[in-house]
Amino acid sequence: MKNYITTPIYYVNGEAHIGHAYTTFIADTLARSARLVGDETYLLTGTDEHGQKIEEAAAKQGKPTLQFADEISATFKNLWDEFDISYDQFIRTTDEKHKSGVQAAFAKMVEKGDIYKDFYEGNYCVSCETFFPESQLVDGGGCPDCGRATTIVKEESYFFRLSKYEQPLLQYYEEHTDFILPKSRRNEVISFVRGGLHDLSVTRTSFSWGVHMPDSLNDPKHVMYVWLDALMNYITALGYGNDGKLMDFWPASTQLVGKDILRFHAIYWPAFLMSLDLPLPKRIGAHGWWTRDGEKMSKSKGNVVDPREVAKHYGVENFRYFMMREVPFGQDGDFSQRALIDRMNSDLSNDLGNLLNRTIGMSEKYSDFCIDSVDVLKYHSKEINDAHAIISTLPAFMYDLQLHRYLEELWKIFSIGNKAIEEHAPWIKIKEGKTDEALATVALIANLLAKASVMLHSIMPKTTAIVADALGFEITTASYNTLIIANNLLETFDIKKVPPLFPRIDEPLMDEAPKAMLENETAPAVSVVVEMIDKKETTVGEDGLITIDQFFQTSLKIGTVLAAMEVPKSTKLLKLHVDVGEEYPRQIIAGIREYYSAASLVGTQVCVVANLKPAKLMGMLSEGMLLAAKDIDGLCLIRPEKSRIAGSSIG
RNA sequence: GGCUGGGUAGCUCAGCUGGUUAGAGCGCUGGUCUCAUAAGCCGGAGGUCGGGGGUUCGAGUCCCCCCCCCGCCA
Repeated sequence: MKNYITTPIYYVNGEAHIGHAYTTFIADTLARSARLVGDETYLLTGTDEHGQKIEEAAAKQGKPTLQFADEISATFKNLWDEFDISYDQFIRTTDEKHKSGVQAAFAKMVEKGDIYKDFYEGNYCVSCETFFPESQLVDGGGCPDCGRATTIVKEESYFFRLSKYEQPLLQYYEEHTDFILPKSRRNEVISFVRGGLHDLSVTRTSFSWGVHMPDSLNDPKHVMYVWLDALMNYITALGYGNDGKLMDFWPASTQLVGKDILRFHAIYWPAFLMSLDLPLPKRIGAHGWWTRDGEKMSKSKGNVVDPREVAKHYGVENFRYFMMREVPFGQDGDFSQRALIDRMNSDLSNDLGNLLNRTIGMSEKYSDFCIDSVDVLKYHSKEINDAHAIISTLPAFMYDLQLHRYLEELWKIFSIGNKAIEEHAPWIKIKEGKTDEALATVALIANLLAKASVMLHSIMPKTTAIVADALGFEITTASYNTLIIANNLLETFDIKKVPPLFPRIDEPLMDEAPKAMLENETAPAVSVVVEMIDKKETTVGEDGLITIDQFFQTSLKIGTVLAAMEVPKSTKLLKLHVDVGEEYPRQIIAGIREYYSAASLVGTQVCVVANLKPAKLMGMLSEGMLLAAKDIDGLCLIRPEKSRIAGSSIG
């Protein structure tokens, strides 16, 4: 079976952000999964480089347009290389073969009678040299960019007979109910088409940075308008209009897009394909957006998540796992360090990583690292069967792009493993002399880990390769066939002692996004941090403002540190006794050891949140919290400028 | 304004064609094992299923009205 998976080609007007990474991760996952089961697979990504905006952006930087495009395009390609994306081709719309392919497609559409020349009439801003749709105009006809009055201008243009395809498209949607995913988007597309399709202006004469008309039309002032040019990449990449060498990969199995460009992919693109007498892709998947800490990301807010940054601090595959696991396909997701860390600790460290560690530990103690599956089915056929029952449900989730469900189900295998260890307690069996049984349980876990790793491979390729290596095998189509399809067990092997794959993370590793402040106010260089206590939801209004009463709900007091000691087994915590003017000093556990020695604190004054609900940190009661500020250079305590009586209130 | 989809535990959500005491994960909490990354396992608390009316022996699930949120369109 052939598999052709595409990402959109990314527009080179800015660097890659988390949304680009998300699409590309999904596509890469689908491709790796298809390859693993043995399908011939082709993964395409690339950059969209034409159009007036690029021309202008390059001019602004005083660069030749192509050089500008080269540079931005390279940042995408480099990022995918850093992220180990297994693309087979990185196409650029500035590639010669793409341009000639688009021209061939255009000629074909002309031949079909789907292209005609007319006038594009619209609201034109002379100073911006741009047409704007009625809906974007401001104040009864003003240009949305410069505010000047627009005029109705006619420009010669070629049109594509989109209206001709209204019925064929509707019929196609009707007959192929999973052509557009998720379903809610499908309804939107259908209702849009039902509303009637206008023919599409597909050329411009107002700029020249684009694909020109085929020579046969002898109309050099026209340039292909971006969507026609851009969409064609999916077939020009396969050699359409040229050697056609890879065209047997067409139709695409899955084409991924962001929800904002669904219309182009679910309406225009299929219509173009119909015009070219080519089959339509099997499915178009429209995914949602990512927000950060619940807020929309934007350059002006300065809260854009840089995928490189996340990968650098948390690891590409952990990041990738998070994105795939966190959000149902099609829905918007929220990125926060808290959510990422919770996922990593809970799913990766506790469930998966720790299970591997337990296996290594037991086999070291009980069998000198040797793991033999010989008695697994004798004692644990139930667990193996349960695992396979789970595995058999997985492909459907992958097919429907329900990666989060895929992972949710897959994780149940680790749960089976953890429960089995508890239930069969090998350490007891060993003491009772039931060595076979104990070792069978250890081998069971190894097998569960092996099978789960294979199924997890498309999402975490490198990590699972390490697990597989520790378990004495390699993840390939061959091992997929034996461990998953044939339901076989591992050959006898010596397990490798590997360091914990997913060390637990206690605190955010990156700087947090600047909090939304009053408009136009720049973000402060330092932010007050709340030591070791999660920020809870508050009743702050949407404008981010609180009343003075709300402020005084927090009791802030001056405290004098009477005693301080290091908390054993902790690198971060200090245990303090702080006098806040009460009968007894408070015990406060503060995460400041990396910045303050215990001795240096005794006798100094600090600011204490005095009515904080007591919390237990490492088993010790903490009856308050210290105010401190943190920036790149580290953390410092907030202290009174002059000494005050212990217990003095702040406010 | 029109059309979708949705409002279920602190959070994120699952609950198909109406049927025993409404579920999961995370979080919180009590207990417990020791192979393990303060991880694991067992147990618990927590929901008038947006509001109101109706159909029914029986409704989170069907019907009507209202409120609110997301999306698409205008």
